[in-house]
Formats: sequence, C-alpha cells, structure tokens
Amino acid sequence: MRKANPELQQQRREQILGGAERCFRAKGFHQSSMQDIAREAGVSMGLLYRYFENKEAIVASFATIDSASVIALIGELATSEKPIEFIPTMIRRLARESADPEYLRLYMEVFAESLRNPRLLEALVESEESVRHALVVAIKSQQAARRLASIDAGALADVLLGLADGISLRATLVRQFKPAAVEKIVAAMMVGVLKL
Amino acid sequence: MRKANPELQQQRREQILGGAERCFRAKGFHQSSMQDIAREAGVSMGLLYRYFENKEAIVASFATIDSASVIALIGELATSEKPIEFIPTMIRRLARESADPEYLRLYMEVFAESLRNPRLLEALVESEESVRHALVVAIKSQQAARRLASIDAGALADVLLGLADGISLRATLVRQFKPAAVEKIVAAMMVGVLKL
Amino acid sequence: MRKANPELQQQRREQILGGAERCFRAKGFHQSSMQDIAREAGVSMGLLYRYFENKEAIVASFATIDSASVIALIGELATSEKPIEFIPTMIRRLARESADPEYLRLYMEVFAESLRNPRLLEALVESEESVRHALVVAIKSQQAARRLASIDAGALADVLLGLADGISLRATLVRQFKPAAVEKIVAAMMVGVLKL
Amino acid sequence: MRKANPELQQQRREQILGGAERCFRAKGFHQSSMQDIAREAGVSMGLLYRYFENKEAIVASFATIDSASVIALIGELATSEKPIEFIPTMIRRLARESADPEYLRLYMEVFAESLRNPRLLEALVESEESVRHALVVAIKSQQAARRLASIDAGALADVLLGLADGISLRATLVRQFKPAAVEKIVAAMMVGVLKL
DNA sequence: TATGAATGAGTTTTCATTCAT
DNA sequence: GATGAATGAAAACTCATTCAT
Repeated sequence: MRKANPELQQQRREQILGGAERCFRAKGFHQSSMQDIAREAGVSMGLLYRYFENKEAIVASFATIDSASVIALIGELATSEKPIEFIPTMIRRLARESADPEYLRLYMEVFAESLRNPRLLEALVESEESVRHALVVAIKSQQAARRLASIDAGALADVLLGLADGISLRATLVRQFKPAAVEKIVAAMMVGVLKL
Repeated sequence: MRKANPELQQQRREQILGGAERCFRAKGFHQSSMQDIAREAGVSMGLLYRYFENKEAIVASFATIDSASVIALIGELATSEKPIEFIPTMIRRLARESADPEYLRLYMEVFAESLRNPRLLEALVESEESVRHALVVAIKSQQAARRLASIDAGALADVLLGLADGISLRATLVRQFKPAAVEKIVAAMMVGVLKL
Repeated sequence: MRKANPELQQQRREQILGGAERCFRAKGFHQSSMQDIAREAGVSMGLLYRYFENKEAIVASFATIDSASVIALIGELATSEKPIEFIPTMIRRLARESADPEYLRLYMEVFAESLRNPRLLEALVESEESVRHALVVAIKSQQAARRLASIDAGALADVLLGLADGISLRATLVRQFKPAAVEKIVAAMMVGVLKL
Repeated sequence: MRKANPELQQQRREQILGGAERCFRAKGFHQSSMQDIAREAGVSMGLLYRYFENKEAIVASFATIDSASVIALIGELATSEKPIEFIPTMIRRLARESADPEYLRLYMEVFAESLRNPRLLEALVESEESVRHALVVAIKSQQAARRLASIDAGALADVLLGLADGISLRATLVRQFKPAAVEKIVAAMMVGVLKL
C-alpha cells in the first residue's frame, strides 16, 4: 500500500513555488494566471490546487521574506570590531541586494497587497520583525561592548533598515544616483550618531 | 455645428481620474474594473474610452505624482534659517504624509507596475526627479548661505528622500515603531553630516 | 444619445429564460452549463451575466411556477354548477398537465434545489400558495352556494392538490397505471366527503 | 495468495454507500464530489472506483428505495380488522415518513435523474412496483374478507400511494398545512369509496 | 486490497474593449 | 458628446477519473 510521502510533498511545494516565483518576477502576480504558474512549475492545474488552496495562498508564501542573507549580514555587524565603519557597508549591501528590479517588484506587489489583506500583512510584519529583532540584538551587544553610543536600539534599527530600503528604491528610480557619494554621507551620519 | 469644448474636456478627465483614484485606493488597480471606474466616476463606458485609450492610460496618469505639498515643504527648507534643524522635521512630515496605507498602496502599485512598463517608469522618474531637483536647489542655496556643510547636494537629496520613504514604509510595517525616537536619531545624523 | 430600452431588456430576459428552459428540460439544470444556455438563447456569455447575476438567479426564475392554466381550471370549478362532479375532472387534468416528463423533471429539480436554498423555497412556496388560495376561495364560494359540504376548505385544497401531484407522479412511474379506474375512485371519494 | 473476501466486500460497499448517502442528503448528489464521498466514507479514491465503476453507479444504488418500513405498514393493513379506519393512519404515517426534507430531496433528485436515465428509471419503477404489489395484495385480501368494497385494487393502490406522496409534498410546501384536518378528510373519503 | 498522486477538460464568472444609436 | 448594449477570450477553480506503488 502506498504511503503518503512527505519528501515528495515538500519537493512539489518547492517546485510550484519556484514556478510561481519565476512567473511573478517576470510578469507580476496579477498578470500571472494559475495556468501560467502550473505550466512554469511543470505540474497540472489539479496538482496546483492540491498544494495551495487558492492563488492567494501562493502569494502569501512570498510574504515570508527569505531573510537568510540579511540575517547573515547582521551577524557580521554583531561581531564587527568597528561597527560604525561597518554599518555604511551593510546598508550599501542591503540596498544593493534588494535593488534588483524583479525582486523589488515582487516585494512591492506583496507589500501593496498586504495593505489590503490582513493575512499577508501579518506574515510580512512578522518576517520584518524577525530581521529587526536580530538587528536590535546586534546593536545592543555592540553598545554593551562600548563600540556604539547608547541610543535607542529599536529606533536605530528602524532608521538603518529604512535607509537601506529607501536607498534601494532611489537607486532604481533616480538616474543620477551616485552610490559612492551616498555611502560617504551615510558614513558621516553614522559617525554623528554612533560615536561614543 | 458643435465646437470642441476644452474646459468640459478637462473637467471630464478629472471626473474620470477622480473616480479611478477612489477605486484604485479602495481596491488597487488590478482589482478595479473599467466598469467600476465608470460607475464611480458617474460616466458611461463609452465616455471612458473616449477620454482614455485604455486602462493602462488611466493608470499612467497616476505615475505623475502630485508633488505640490512636497515642493512646498522643500520651499520651507530653502528659506529656513536653521536648515539643519528643519530637515528632521521635513523628513518626519514627508514620511507622515505618505504613510497613509491607501496612498502607500497606490504608490507601491504604480511603482511595481512601472518596473515593467517603460512608459510608466518614465513618468515616475521624471516626477521623482523634479522633486529631487527642487531639493538639490534648496540644499545648494543653503550651502551658498553657509548654513549647511558643502557636501554633494545630489547625494544628500537622495539620502534625505530615501530616508523619508524608508521611514514611512517602516512606520506602517513595524509595530514597535517610535516616531519620536527615530526623529531624534535623524536629527543627530543631520548634525553629523551637515554642521559646518 | 441612446436611452435605456426596457422593451429590449424585457425581450432579452425572455430570450435568455427561453434558452435556459430548453436546456433545463433537455438536460436538467445541473447538467446545463452557462455556455449551453447562452448558446441556446443566442446571446454571449457577457450578456447573460448582464441580465442574471449568476446561475442561481436563472434557476430561481423557474421557481415561480407559471400557474395560469391551473388558475383557469380553478376558475371553472368556482363557477361549476356541479362541483362534486367537476373535481375529479379537474384533478385528472391537473395531473395530466404536469405529467410531461420534461416538465416534471424541471419541477422536481427546482423543488429538490429549493429544499436547500431558502430563496428558491420562498418563491416556490409563494407560487404554490397563490394556487392554493385560489382553490380555497373557489371551494368556499361553492360551499356558500350549498353545492359542497362545509368542511375545512384549506385542508380540502391540500388534499385535492396533493392528489393531483401524487397521481401525476404515479402516472409516470407505474406501468400498470389506469387513469380511468383511478378517476372513478376519485369521483367516489369526492362524493363521500363533499355531498351535502 | 489472498482470497476474495465477500464479507469484506459487502461491508466496504455499505461503508461507501453510507458516506454517499450522508453527502447526498446534505448537499444533493450533483453537489457531492467523489472526493467528498470518499472522505465521508473514510476510503481512498482508488477504493471508491474499485467498488463502483463511476459516480452514476453510486447514484443508481439509491434508486432502489429502502421500502422495508412501507412494506411493514402494508402488512399491518393486511391484517387489520378495520382496514377502512386503518388506511388514513397508514397514509399519514407514510406521508410523515417521507416528509423529512433531506429524504425528500434525495428522492426528488433520484426521480428527476431517472427521467433522463433509463437504468435509474428501471430500478425506481421496480422498487415502486414491489410496494404497489404488496399493497394490491393486502387490499385484495381485505376485499376477500369482506372488509373493503370490491373496487379496482390496482387503481386504489395508486390513489392511496399517490395521496401519501402528494400530502408529504404539500406538508413541506404549504405553511398553513393542517395534518389533522387533512386526515379527517382522508378518513371521510375512504369511507366514501370503501364501505361495503 | 488499498492508497495517495496526478490529470486536464470543464465550470462559473469577469472584464477590457467595441459598437450602434 | 454621450449612452447603453454587446462581445468573447481568459480567469480562478473543480472534479470525475486514472495510475503508480
């Protein structure tokens, strides 16, 4: 007798989400039909719906941002010996990472959608807060080590992450955007607030 | 014979765009049908298509952001006697202004869409750059007046506008967001870079 | 300027309901797709949905039974000089009328459906009660004229209409069904209850 | 090698039909999917199709009405000492039994379906006729015993069963339905035809 | 015997767009 | 200039059925 096979199921889920991501990146998710997704994922419509209750459920899977690389970067900050110097680099790298237009578009769409869909918003908020939490912890540990000034760690995290988001936005939107000059300013700002 | 009546035409355009904006804010524009827009604007389908070639043309009208209030704020900066102190206020007000979820959603969608549609992107970029240009001019005049340090004005504009965008994003996304603490940090950062 | 045309609208509604009835009679309404109905009615899918919100709304239109001929028959009873003799004839004709398998099927389906759908049931009940009411009135007037015994008119109406329904059912279901013998029994029964 | 196990097979059939009946009663059989049935019966899709060739075969199983209780009632009539008095009771009990809306719906659907599907109709007719036959036999024996007038037993059976069906229909359809008054009329009618 | 996995045509419904008046 | 009528392709989703294990 055939038994349920969780590995296969996991693989199928990923297969579908892979197809969906390719579609969403290429066309946006309102423009991607379930047929498109099924075709791109190489499965039938029926199977799609076996694994995801409806289209929204697929979209929702993208609200939980893959924050592994961000967390890694924050880890570097936590152990950095000169965090004040490291922060501008971190912001630049964060901004660069999310400046890919396709990624940006996906993120924007998920965000826009989540402003209407509580379920999505919940997932997005949680995923955002796990990143923020990691950053707060990193900041506090550096403050304890007397390498950063003792300012409100939560607010600082919001400023840094906001800065990274805002900069990546402008990098794709402004023709005359000069990364180096921007980074210099960021560096100066950090010294202003964080020097002991 | 009837003559073309430009005033009426202008009024009709605005009537339609008004209906469209209400729809877009309420449901997003992928979820707003042309029927919805016509109903909300109080016109017939036929008229809709007389004034706008297709749905995309309506959407495109929203890529030119209404930047009047932003320009006004920048005007205040240009004439401020203590620009370093004014900037954090300006950022806070910019951020607050765009933190309305409905507005944010509309803006996000337009942005997301523009990443795939060159025509939209063009309009968005131009509208963004007119704001940036105004800010650059204001910064330069304050630098000329020796009230701000002489750093790259373009890059500074990008940092400030990016910060405003990023903060408004986080204000809607982070439950523990503390506006006052954030503003204090912004103020300190500004002193760090802009003090002569 | 084109004005809304109620006549056209009325005609379209009938056109659609005509197509629907042909489909429903031929295949039952669960087996009739909206495409089928549109094709049979000679209209497009879009138009179908302009006139009927959804499939259920079309089905609901059939819950209001066309009771004109029944009412006419009851009218004959009301003015009959020998109502006791007329009733068996009436029952036979009622039963015959609804014994057409296609009609019966449609009626059965509507009934079955209405047992789950309150909106449908409401319509069905009302349409049934208008018939019953007419019959009650006819009976009472004949009782006042001393041509029928004074028994509960409502209950009598239910017995007569129930008998007609039950007989038409059996006429299609029982191979050895003998209309004449049945009518004779009905006649005898009527004498039993209704003679003064 | 495994041997076929008829008992298990029978049990499985019943298990499936039990699930199907629950589904059909709750939602009607056009609204019950094979998945629903399998789930409700607690078996897999594969097994479902091992025991029933297709959905129609399951539906067909419901055309053979479970007439045990009806037959029992008819048995009481056959041995009753005062059959004329017993008949109204019998009709009331028959009507009450089939007045359960869920049962009625199932029966209606089966009937509606059978008007298009000869295989179903055949089963339904046969099952109906076995009941009718029992009733005819009972009537004839009571006539032989001189307890009922000598009228056409077949036609009488049709009138009685038709009356029961028709009354159960109206009991669910007519708000002002009064069982007691109806029964009184039925009693009077019976005296009218059946008294020696 | 029994299961879970998979299919894909079919269903209802929507919607951007065009046309006749 | 403005309207209501009409279209039909495409969307999301379902489901009877088959297959591999």
